[in-house]
Amino acid sequence: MQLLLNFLTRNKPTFLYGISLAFLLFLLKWLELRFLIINHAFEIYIGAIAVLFTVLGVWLAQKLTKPKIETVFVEKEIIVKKSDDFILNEAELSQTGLSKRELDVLQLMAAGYSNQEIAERLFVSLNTVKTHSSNVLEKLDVKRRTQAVEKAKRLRLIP
Amino acid sequence: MQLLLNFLTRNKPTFLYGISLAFLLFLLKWLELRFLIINHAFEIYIGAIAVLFTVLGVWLAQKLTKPKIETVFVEKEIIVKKSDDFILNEAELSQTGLSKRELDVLQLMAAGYSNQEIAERLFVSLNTVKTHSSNVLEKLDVKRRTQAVEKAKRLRLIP
DNA sequence: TTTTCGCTCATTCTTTCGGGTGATTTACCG
DNA sequence: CGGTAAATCACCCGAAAGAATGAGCGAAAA
Repeated sequence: MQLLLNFLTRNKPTFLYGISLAFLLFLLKWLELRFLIINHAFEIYIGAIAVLFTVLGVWLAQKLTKPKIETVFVEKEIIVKKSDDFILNEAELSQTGLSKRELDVLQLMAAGYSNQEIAERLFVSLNTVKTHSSNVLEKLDVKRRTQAVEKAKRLRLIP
Repeated sequence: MQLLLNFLTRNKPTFLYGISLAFLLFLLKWLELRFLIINHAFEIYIGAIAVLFTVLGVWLAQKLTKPKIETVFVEKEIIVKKSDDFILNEAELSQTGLSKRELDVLQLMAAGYSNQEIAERLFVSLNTVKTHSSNVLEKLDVKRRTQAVEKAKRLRLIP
């Protein structure tokens, strides 16, 4: 700031001359414009009207038309951790057609019990358990009990 | 097009009469308008300009305004499978003393494969797989493969 | 009432599993 | 170099699993 002032005071005459010249040029241009306005008053008036109403039109459009809304749907992925609490998939269960007893056997199979142990826990004979387990394998469309357990867990039939 | 021409030629007199009438009415209206225009020529001109540029403004606004983009986030549940966030429990793994090959067999056991199928997948003999599986059962201290799978999953040795 | 379905049990037969034991090869470690 | 552990394969045997079939019983549905 101080530097600028110094600069101005040291070049005073030059600046005065420059400013005078600029003022004169501005005056000339203004006079010229006045002529233009006087000679073309009508056109300028019309132009002003045009501009004014164009602006009005734009304003009206903005005010009256419904805002253009473009809706963009973005899928937001919510990661849900597979919780430990088990909710039975009843849809899949009915899909398989497993009976209550067969589900019992399946659960014990998943717990790693042998057919004999399952029989003891369910108070039925070994043969009965074998029948049930065969039905389970067939209904789940698998060949081995390990596969049955794997599939049952995948289908949320058992925890 | 041909049809329209036929229609016109067949109803020629009616059309001529109609057109004449329309023309006369138009003429009358125009004369009336002329008076109006002569008396208020300037105002009408200005009005026309105003209307024209208002319309132009509206059109411009419609054309130039960017559509407002509304983003809607649709929440999508993703159930993360247990297997996805599986981290091998190295501590438990070394605890059991399972060898790499035994772990391979254990994984295929968990997938529900029979010893024979595992042998085919690992390009070894059935006897080898039986040896490995026996070792797995012993090292996991279980009696059946279903139990081995259950325990391995519990110890986070496999997904 | 007849039919259907789930549960029960049995028998027979085949396949798979699991335990036990032993042998060979390879690789690594002290 | 010898010791050790892993990996491979083999054979035997008993247990378990699974497939196929038949059948009795009771409750619920048609």
